[in-house]
Amino acid sequence: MAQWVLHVDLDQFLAAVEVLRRPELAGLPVVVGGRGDPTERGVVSTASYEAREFGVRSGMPLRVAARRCPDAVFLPVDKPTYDAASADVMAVLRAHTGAVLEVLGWDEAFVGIETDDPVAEAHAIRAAVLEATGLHCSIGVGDTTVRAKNATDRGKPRGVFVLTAENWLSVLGTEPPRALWGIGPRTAEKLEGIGITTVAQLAATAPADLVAVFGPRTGQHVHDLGTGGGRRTVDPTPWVPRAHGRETTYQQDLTSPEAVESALTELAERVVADIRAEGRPCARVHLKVRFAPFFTSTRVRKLPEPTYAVAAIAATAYDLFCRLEDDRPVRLLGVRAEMVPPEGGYAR
DNA sequence: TCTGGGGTCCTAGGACCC
DNA sequence: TCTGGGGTCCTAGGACCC
Repeated sequence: MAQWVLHVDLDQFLAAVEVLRRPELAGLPVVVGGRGDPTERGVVSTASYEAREFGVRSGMPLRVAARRCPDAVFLPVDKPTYDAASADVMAVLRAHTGAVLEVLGWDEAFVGIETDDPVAEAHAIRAAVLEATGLHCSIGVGDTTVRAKNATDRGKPRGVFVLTAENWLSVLGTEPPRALWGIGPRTAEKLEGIGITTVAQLAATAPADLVAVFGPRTGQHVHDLGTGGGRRTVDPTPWVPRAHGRETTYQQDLTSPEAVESALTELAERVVADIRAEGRPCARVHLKVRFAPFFTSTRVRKLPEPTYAVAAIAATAYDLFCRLEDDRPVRLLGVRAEMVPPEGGYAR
């Protein structure tokens, strides 16, 4: 029997969970995001398929979503409820005979399984998840994790799709590299710069040529993404968080360094509390400050002790903001303080 | 239209050491 | 007097994902 990777991905997860507890919403455009108020700053976390027909997409500002689909039902993000629904789904997957489970997020996981009929297994898993939770999912089947992951979208919604070494290029060869999971806009741009505009071209490129452009690890990684190669097994090691961060979008811009300093102090204190709760030492602290209209400024410091970090973060943010203010008038929209626990790494 | 709130992993370049 | 090669550690930041 052969070893297969199944990528299980819940369909419109957040919206589907909301419809489950409010069945009268079935068939309506539902948008989950922010505090559920489309006049506020915030973005769409998940839109139901009905809302997507109006052009509503994940990551879109709620105000834009409301303009595109004024009749949509807007709901706030309810994390505890989605945590519970996610745990229910993962329990079903874990209980599937012969399955090795690698949880990737709230609404997706790899399932490793030895079988001669992976498609039948996929359909059985879909049925089991639906029966136990009322939630629909789609499943990508592959001989590697990369192929399974890329297959899922082609099975959506409520379907199964298979990608193997055999059909990888016939299915994806003429697509742009950007269509692949793991290739973002920057990588796509760099690839175009060396004349690679299709998946087939990427797959035919020697790893050494990609290493020259992207560095040793990323070069190999991009090559694997192009060929669909890489890992063939699923890793069931329980997830250990590497970092904790806090980010907030302020409904009003913060326009003084004092306001920035106090906002960051508050966020840093929450991060410190999380790190302490982990019971592991803190190795370093990141500070990320998000400004509009451009994106991120980062300062990284090695800090010996979390309480000291709070003060250092605030002071650094103050300096940073003062300096930026000199150069160009910017508006602060959000801040993020992050701590990365330590050297030596973790299990994976 | 104007940008969530989490995360993961990688790299360039400088300092420093043998 | 001038220059080597190999290595590690650190800071700052980039890219991508859900």
